[in-house]
Amino acid sequence: MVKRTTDGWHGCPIRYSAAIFGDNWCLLILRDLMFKGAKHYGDFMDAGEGISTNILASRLAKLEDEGVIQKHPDPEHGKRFVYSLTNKGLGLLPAMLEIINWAEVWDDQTEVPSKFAKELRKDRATLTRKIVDDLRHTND
Amino acid sequence: MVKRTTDGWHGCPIRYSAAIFGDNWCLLILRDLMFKGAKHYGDFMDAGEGISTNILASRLAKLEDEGVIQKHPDPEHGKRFVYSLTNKGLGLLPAMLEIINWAEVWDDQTEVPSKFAKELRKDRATLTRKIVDDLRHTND
DNA sequence: CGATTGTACTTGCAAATAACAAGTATAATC
DNA sequence: GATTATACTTGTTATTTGCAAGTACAATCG
Repeated sequence: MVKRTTDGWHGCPIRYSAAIFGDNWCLLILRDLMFKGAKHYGDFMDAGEGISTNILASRLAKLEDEGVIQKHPDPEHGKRFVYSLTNKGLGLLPAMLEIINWAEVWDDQTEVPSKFAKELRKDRATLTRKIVDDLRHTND
Repeated sequence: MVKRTTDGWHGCPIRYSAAIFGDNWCLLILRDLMFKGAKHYGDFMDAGEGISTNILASRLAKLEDEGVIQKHPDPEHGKRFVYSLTNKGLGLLPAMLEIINWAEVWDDQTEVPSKFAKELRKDRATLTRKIVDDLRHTND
């Protein structure tokens, strides 16, 4: 029998995590970074979820403050920034994949491309590594 | 190279999930159910996070509506209800464990009991099964 | 070169939501 | 019969969000 208390968890991991991304918009921003190739401010605005610009700006700033994402000037365009996941942010990929898997199992409205879903069920570790590699390269 | 778009995801799994538990309080309620043995309304109130009673009531109702938790009259006490995770709710345990693991790795304030953290790193599948079994039994 | 467009925001205001405090209903206990 | 326990609801105030507009600066167009 597993001890199922967090009495000793003075710094509770869920409280910490919830404060960072326990928020509708932050989760969608992370999704866009991980799976939609979003890089610029406008990519998040155009993701089709209807986020307003002030909320987007505040969430990006918060995620940057927390060290989950980073922002660099775009060498290709003066006034533009490239947003990307830090290693800490990349560390959230396994959790996101579990969430995707859960929705795929329990929500019949959810449509995950079948190849992705299959890989998710069959070999999660390899899929995770492939996505991380991919993100690291496009970030360079 | 993995296809990293959710263009075809008409029913996006992250959007679905974020709408259900992409919320500070819902995550803490799920934590209390999974790891703190919370069963009654008062248990959530007394979890020490300072949730107010109207918010708790609305979140419990929402999670019940979404089929993540269920509520049954307590046979031991007339006016009391026992809250518990449904199978759908139990399905979120792997995601929660990933989140806990992430916080343990990246937040130095986070304190997970070392035995738990070790099991989490070493044999996640077994740990998950043990917790689910445990929860299922205490729910009966 | 001046005007327009693209990009990443900020500001102001109305509307929605959350926090706080108090009250209610019913069952059990003293 | 009065008090306590439990799970809420209701009302009010404070905070956050959503929406619309505006700003600042770089690049591009004519």
